[in-house]
This record gives sequence, C-alpha cells and structure tokens, in this order.
Amino acid sequence: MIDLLARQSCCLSAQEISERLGESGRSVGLASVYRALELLHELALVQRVDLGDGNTRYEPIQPGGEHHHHAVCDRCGRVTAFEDRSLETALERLAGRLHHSISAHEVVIHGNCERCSERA
Amino acid sequence: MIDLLARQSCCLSAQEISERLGESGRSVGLASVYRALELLHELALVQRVDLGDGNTRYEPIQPGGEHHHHAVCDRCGRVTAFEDRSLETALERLAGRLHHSISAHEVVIHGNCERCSERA
DNA sequence: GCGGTAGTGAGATCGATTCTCAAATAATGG
DNA sequence: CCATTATTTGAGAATCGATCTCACTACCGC
Ligand SMILES: [Mn+2]
Ligand SMILES: [Mn+2]
Ligand SMILES: [Zn+2]
Ligand SMILES: [Zn+2]
Repeated sequence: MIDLLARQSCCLSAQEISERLGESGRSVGLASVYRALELLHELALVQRVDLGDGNTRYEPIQPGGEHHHHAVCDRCGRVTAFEDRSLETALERLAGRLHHSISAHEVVIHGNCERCSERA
Repeated sequence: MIDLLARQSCCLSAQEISERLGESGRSVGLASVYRALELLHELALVQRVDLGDGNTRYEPIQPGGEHHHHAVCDRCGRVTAFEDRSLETALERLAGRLHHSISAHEVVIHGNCERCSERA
C-alpha cells in the first residue's frame, strides 16, 4: 500500500485505495487502510486533503517539500492540482507573524473547471 | 437565523446554530438549519468552511469581500482566524493563471495554537 | 509443534448530513 | 371568517464515511 500511495501524484480516498489494491490482487480491508493511513500521517509521510465533499483524501508528502494544492469544480467534481510559488511564499512569510505553529497548510479553490466553464 | 449568523464573526457548525437558536428561545430544527444554510450558500450569503474535523461550518460572507482564514490547533482543536493581505494578493494573481474559475477559496493552517505551543 | 504477540478485516457502531412525510402554518379566494 | 390549497417545519429514518470491536490469522522465538 505504501508503494501504491507513493506512486500517486495526487490524492486518493481510503475507498479508492482499498479498491485499487483489490484490483491489483493484494486486497486490503478498509479498516487496515485507515490504520495504515493514520500511521503514515503521524510519520509525516502522508498528508490529509479535505476538499469539502464528505471524503478525506490522502496523498504522499514529498521529502523535498514540493507540493501542490487543489481546485475543485463545484459542477462536475473534477479535482485539478496546481502549484504556485508566490502563494507558498506568502504562506511562509505568514508563518512568522502568526501566533500558531504551522505543521501543514492546505489551500482549496472552488469554482468551475475549464470544461465546465465553457458550456454555459 | 439569518441575523444570528450575520452577528457571528467566525464560523459555526449547523449543530451550534441550532443550539444557540434554541437557547435564545427561537428553537429551529436541524433539518431547517441545513435547509436555510444551503439556500444562503446558493445566494452567496454564507460560505462553507471545512476545517478537517468532520464538521462543516458556516460563516457569513461580508458584502465588502473582507474575509479571513483559519488556523486549527491539532492538539486542542481551537480555531484561530487570521487575515493576510499578501496571501490574498497571491491568490488574486493566481486566478489569472489558472484554467479554472474561482468562486471561493479557503486556506486552512494546521499546527499548534499559542497556548498548546507553550506547554511541551 | 507450541504459546505468545502483533496484524487483519468483517461487521457493528457512531455521527454528521440528508431525506421523508405527516403535521403545522401561511396564503388564497370566496 | 371558513374552506381549500400551497408552503414550511422538524422528528425520525436513511445514508454513508470513518472508527471501533474482536475473533481469527500470521508470525516469532523457543
Ligand atoms: Mn502550499
Ligand atoms: Mn482569502
Ligand atoms: Zn467541472
Ligand atoms: Zn491548542
């Protein structure tokens, strides 16, 4: 499972992880998936991603710190990843000013994806 | 209920809204609270806030556009609101570059609040 | 093999949200 | 006013992701 997650470029739900493992032969129960994810999260190897539909997703944390954020289409649900250096810079600067330690941050953008923007 | 929400400076869960309305005499069922919130959200009067504990919160959208974001203490759960102009600027600039319309954005910071940072 | 320990997952449980529907309330028209 | 129709409410059922339980399995050292 570790490897399956590591191979992902973007986030997956626990359900999806369990299904994919099943498809590829190595079936793993949902309970075990959640257990593993919790552990990986504590070890800072996996980050939780909450996009506001009722499903928590998980994605690997890159050792180098590179990461992206997500734009969600409120019409079709499609999730688009994006990176933005100046956004990250703003967040880094904010860290100093804030009376709050920062172990993670998450930026979620809502709107319509390219495809859904076209058709009225 | 509109007025109760409007009076809030920060987000409340549906549960909290129902409770507070009950305390102040005008009891309103949970179903009705959710109904009203959905409507207010469609009218762009209320914004959903998802902080990653299983509770969706809601807060009024200021007509002027002023708004804040949230830092969550992963130890005690306390929610701290913060504003940051340069973060907003970065998000505004991003809007142009992104192949995705933006109707809302949400920034959530995880870490430890001031109090929890002090005690080891 | 055998007892002990850690890991697994099917199914029970929980809790937030959504759905249903009968009752309450409001609006309409004579 | 009163009867009729339309709208709103909210208690409780249903849903569904996440978590918990616990019998069962796998593994380990002897
Ligand atoms: Mn970032
Ligand atoms: Mn903002
Ligand atoms: Zn779309
Ligand atoms: Zn705290």
